[in-house]
Amino acid sequence: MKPLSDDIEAFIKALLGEDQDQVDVQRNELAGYFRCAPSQITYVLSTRFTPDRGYVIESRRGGGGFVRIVRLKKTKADHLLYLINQRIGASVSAQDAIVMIQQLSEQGIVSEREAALMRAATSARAISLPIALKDTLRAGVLREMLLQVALEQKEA
Amino acid sequence: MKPLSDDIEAFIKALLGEDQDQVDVQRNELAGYFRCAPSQITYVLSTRFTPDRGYVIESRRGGGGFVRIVRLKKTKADHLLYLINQRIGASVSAQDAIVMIQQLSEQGIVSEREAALMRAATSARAISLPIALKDTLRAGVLREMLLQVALEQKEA
DNA sequence: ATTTTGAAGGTCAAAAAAAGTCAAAAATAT
DNA sequence: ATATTTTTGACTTTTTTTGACCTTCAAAAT
Repeated sequence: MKPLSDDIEAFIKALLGEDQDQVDVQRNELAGYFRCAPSQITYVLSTRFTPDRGYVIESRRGGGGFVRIVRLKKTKADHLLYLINQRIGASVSAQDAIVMIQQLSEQGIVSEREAALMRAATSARAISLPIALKDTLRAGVLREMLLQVALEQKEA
Repeated sequence: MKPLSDDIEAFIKALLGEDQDQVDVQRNELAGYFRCAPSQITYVLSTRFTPDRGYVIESRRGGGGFVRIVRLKKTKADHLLYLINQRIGASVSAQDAIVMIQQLSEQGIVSEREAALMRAATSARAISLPIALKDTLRAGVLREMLLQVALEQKEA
């Protein structure tokens, strides 16, 4: 028998449909519908709606909370997705970061101001840690920023 | 469903509008309008209209009492310097960062895209470290980004 | 002038409403 | 058999909502 996760995945993809590239759901509600543990929803989201499959998740807890699934427009974000999924690994040197950011700026994917912000955030001064950890941290910071830029490539 | 607090926040911001920097409301009246406990109003005021977000609250009890919401007018340069020199210390929590960035965006010091980038760079996901170090790292990253913004502010 | 009183707003902690984490158990696949 | 994937559940964290009780003020009553 097909696993539940596949059904849940299909359901969410149906919600997104053709025209919409963003949908909000309530974790508990969805879990209720599928008669499964709420954490099952989390599982599906974290295995099937990952950046390397072209999705990003946002969420909010508490009253009125939600989980938002955003599908990235792949055509626009190709280079970004390459950087996010391939080029950035567990560690990125300051030099590499500068090169990547420069490319994004040249390609008009980010403005010069945004590029400057990204350089600042990934600079050696921003990240004051032993060198071993520095490059690891930079990878995380850069990746999240790129994901954010990719997120904005959804409409238009 | 969106939480009531968001509606109440929006309502008060609409009351303030563009031209007005100050508005008086009656707590009980507002609570009546939104059919909620009066302390809910207090909750919204104390979480959304804080000095950090650029507001100050005054109030008076007793007959004819009121709550006055005042939006502060600070120059952009002042605000940046305050954040860099006063507000950011050795350590900044994720929530504090979000509030500061939101404030920068509302004051038009950074664009919404830039704000999103800054949120990404300072998010918990970007910085994967033991909590103790996390807040320290975030302070560094945020400070460098603000310095960058300040730099551009001066040039313009 | 003093005391009452009712009409405000304030405080604080508990309850409720979400979502997240993590590891163990169960089911599948190799 | 072993490894991987799925499923579950107990526990945590965050955010909102409510209610019971407290304080303050101004006006009316003494």
